[in-house]
Amino acid sequence: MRNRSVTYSSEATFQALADPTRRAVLDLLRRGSQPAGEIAGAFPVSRPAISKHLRLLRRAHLVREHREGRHRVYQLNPAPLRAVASWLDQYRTFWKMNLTSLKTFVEAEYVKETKQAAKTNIKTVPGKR
Amino acid sequence: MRNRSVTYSSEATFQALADPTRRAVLDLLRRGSQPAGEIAGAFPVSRPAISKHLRLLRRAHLVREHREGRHRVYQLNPAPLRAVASWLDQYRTFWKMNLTSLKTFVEAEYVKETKQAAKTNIKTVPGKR
DNA sequence: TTATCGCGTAACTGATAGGTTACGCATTAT
DNA sequence: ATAATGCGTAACCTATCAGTTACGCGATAA
Repeated sequence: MRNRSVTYSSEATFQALADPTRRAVLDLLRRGSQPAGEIAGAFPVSRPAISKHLRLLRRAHLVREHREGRHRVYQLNPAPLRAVASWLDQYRTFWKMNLTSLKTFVEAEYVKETKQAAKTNIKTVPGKR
Repeated sequence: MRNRSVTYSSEATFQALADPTRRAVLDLLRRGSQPAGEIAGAFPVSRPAISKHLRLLRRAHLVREHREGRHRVYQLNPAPLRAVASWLDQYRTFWKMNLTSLKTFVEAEYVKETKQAAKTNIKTVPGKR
């Protein structure tokens, strides 16, 4: 058998990851596959909204869908994330390098950051609906 | 001196990375700091457009700006990417795991992928847009 | 001082994306 | 057969963003 590697569109992947709800869906699916309804139930947005997110994730091939009776079960497909990881790797050396020059920046700026970082944290299993 | 860790808003980071032009700007800055004009010159869009991209990157703290005479030099700040990397790390085990179950998917789907993957590749120093 | 350069901002346009409600289509349950 | 469930799609509204041109301001050059 040939060793073919699948080339995913990084563009679609980044695009899909840009939305916090979609990242949360992925985080949710790391725990195991789930039907669309249960996924939607985990978020404070409507079911159609989640449906659209799922379609986007499907097109980015970050999830796969298969039917079980009248359920549509969604499964994580982490393969496209490899491309993102390898893009990031190009920067890995940089953030090891710049620690000293970063320091001055940090002293001045970190305060503003921590303030708004709290509310933008991804919740893996969100509460209300 | 204390060893404080800066918490960046992953939300802003992902958001900034969602645009291919902005990723290309970062890729450009890996080669070294540059004034805004030169960055703009590397892209087929107007200078104000790049200026707005730079502002977004600035707000995501992915770049820093300092003035040199009448130039505004932009410098890469890769620190926020660490958060993205650590998010990705949670998926690293998954894409090592799923290789076999991925196989069936690949056989069926890879054709469509390769077709559109060609035109969506990120160019480090992009040409037209 | 005056002209020019570098660059950001304002104001506007068009496209896109996330959200909603309403609806329709299968599939299971009664 | 009929009702109910699960879920996607259509149609719509709104906010945001990428792009443009016009303008203004500070810094250098003449």
